[in-house]
Amino acid sequence: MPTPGPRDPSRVARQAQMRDQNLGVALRGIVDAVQPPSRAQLAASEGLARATVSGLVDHLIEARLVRELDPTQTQRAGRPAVPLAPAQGTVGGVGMEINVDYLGVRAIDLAGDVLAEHVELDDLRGADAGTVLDRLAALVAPVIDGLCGRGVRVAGTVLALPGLVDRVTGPLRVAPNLGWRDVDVVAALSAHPALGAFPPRVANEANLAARAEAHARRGSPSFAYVSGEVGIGGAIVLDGEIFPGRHGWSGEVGHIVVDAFRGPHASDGSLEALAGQDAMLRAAGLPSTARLDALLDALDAGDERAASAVAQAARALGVALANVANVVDVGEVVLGGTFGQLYDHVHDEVAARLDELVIFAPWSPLEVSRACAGQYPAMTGGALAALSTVLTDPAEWLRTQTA
Amino acid sequence: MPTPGPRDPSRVARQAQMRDQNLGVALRGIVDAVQPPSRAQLAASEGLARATVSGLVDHLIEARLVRELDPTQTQRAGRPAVPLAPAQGTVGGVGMEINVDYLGVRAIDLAGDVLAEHVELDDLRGADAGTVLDRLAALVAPVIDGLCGRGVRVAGTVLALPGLVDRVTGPLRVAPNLGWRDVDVVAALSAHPALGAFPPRVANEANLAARAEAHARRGSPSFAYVSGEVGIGGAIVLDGEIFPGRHGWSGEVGHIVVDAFRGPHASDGSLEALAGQDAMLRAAGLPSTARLDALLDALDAGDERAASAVAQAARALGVALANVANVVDVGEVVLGGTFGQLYDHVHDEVAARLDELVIFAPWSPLEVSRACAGQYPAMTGGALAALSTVLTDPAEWLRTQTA
DNA sequence: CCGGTTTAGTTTGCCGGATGAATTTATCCC
DNA sequence: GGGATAAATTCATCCGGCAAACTAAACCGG
Repeated sequence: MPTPGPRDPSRVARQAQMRDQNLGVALRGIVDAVQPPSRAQLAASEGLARATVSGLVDHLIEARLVRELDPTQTQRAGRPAVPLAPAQGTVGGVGMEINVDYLGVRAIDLAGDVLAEHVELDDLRGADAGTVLDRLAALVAPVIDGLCGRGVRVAGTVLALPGLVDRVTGPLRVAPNLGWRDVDVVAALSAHPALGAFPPRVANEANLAARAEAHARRGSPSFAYVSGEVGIGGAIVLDGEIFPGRHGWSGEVGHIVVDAFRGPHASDGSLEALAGQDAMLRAAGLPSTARLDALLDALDAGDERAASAVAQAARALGVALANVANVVDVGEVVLGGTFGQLYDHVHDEVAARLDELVIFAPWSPLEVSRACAGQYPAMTGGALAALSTVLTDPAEWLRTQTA
Repeated sequence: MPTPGPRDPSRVARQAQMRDQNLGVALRGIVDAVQPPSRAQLAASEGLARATVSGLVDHLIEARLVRELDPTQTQRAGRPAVPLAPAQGTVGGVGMEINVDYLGVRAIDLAGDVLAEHVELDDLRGADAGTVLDRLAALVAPVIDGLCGRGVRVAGTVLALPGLVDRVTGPLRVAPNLGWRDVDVVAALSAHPALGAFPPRVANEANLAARAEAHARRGSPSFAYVSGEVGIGGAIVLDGEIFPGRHGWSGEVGHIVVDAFRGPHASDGSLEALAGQDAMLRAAGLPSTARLDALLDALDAGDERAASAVAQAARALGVALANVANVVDVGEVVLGGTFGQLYDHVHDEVAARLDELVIFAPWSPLEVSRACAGQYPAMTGGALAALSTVLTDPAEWLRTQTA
């Protein structure tokens, strides 16, 4: 037998890696901090020597990833600390999204500030993939040019799509609600000049929205996220990290079957079939062309059919989320998208089903909350995902920049 | 605001840690290898310098975790390699299990050889927890004494229970099929003299069985494991590692609801209610006191009711596993316990439901296979879990030994 | 039998990077 | 203005991985 070759060189510890890793620790310590920490605080909180942190921080400042704030005039004795904060407008992550009703871009820097944003509302159901991607490119190109012109280094671009995306090889497998199937999104976008230099990573809309949600909540929360747009997507977040699965296909809560014996096809009992936007509108007796607003209006008006439609959907949602909790042991459920808007009408039923069905509920009650990541969270999540390449290994990223 | 204190000192890289980590890399490289590797092969496969590996291996040999085999007489030119293998009988992990029909112990060394084993068959449904734990202690004590007497260092003890166990604090929360609830298992066992020195870790039976299964398959597989005993347990394995969840409560596939509208309680549609051993026996028209063998006999005899009972159960099982696959993106399903015995009767239906319902099936077909970890896999998994403390950080474990 | 070749393992000097102690800097307080 | 106090930097040290040189143990061809 021949030598099997390097198997997993990432696990071994080299000394060069040590430096790189600690550079990342320091940067994340500064970016994730609630209040700008000083070098000394950073050293204490990370367990490194002050001298070490000083060296790392110098490196980060020189790379324009971190900046020093004005010394705080505290009332204590001793030399005042120099607070450290993420640099503003020096590195930008670009998040893009194509969804059923809109497409757009959002660029965010390390400080979390939005550097640029454009959204176009339009019904893209069944639209030609090539055409839509061209439109997106036309929207994104000036943003990227603007960033570069202002001296912002682009960390990367990430595109959110409402479908199944292979995180390893890139192509979109299927986006049912757009009517797309097996589209090589990366190649199509990379063909455009401004985007060619920053070939996009593509990811599922719900996973990226969940990332934005985790970021908005700070403190490495764990939760199951449900993103009801036209379809129902979802994601699992553990300790603040998206749980991607092997291919990035995890968290597909819309395809959870909660009523296996409903129709001839077991998929007739899936969450999306029972609680998708179309299903709810139909059950409420509203035309399929209606929007969610119509359903909300009907609910506010006290419409019985609307109430029962939402109640049925909430029951299915609660059961599906209980299944998720039983499988991955998450303690919190976050409702986003459609279900965020319907939050007040579904919360109690979802919470009741979780209490009833999740086996560990008596010892660790589940919490249900509403998404708080703002509008178009997947765009934010995409920008954050782009920035995460800088945050996870700043040294490596800096090497790619100079090269 | 005061200093927040050390937050996550595990992420930072110190130089001492580097050594410790590489010691673990080397040890795992030797233990997990298909064929005993030489120092040079190890260096090549892990990406370390030969000199470094030599030093690490010397350390491991001195600690009696690794041994040198006789040089292989290969037909090639050059100095013959010295193959390295895990030491035999120098360190033992002790796995224990209490289940509905039996209780037992199994001790395994780093080489994977069974050093000792005792199983007592008995119906423990509703048995008093204290009494059963005393019986287990009486079974385990001579095993541990025997190991110590033979110079085997006990790496730890792990108890498998068919219920919900808090992996952080230890106590058993609930074991429905034993009729136990909120039992402080660790305290009860630690009270015994021989076990006092090795306070057990407690874990879910299915999770440990899945660990044994992952070990038996080698090569870091990813799969969902189903352990049908009297209840239905399960576990998620990713890259050869058990996915524990926050509390160790993940993989509870038995509580997945696949038929939410079946009865007044949504839990009436859970997998365990539809495909548990009792449910299958009842549906097959067999007395509830019957064993699985009776069902298998009826199937072999061509009994229609038995066939339809198993078919119904298989459908529920397939749907539940499809739900798991959609949520955590695993590509393989392993049937153990009851479902391993029923494998031939359920395989096709389970595979069909997975193909139909798992959204990524068209691009990454799911495989269904039968467990191959042998009898009482949870005992093996417990022993392996105990040994894993040595494997993950041998340096740290050696420090605890000398201290 | 002997020197050349090949591969395994060890020795050695080197280097990067973390570390702790000492030093400098900058503030508050009396 | 002179301690007291805390932040940041400097410096000598140490640890551990690394590359290259070296030794060991086999095969081979004459």
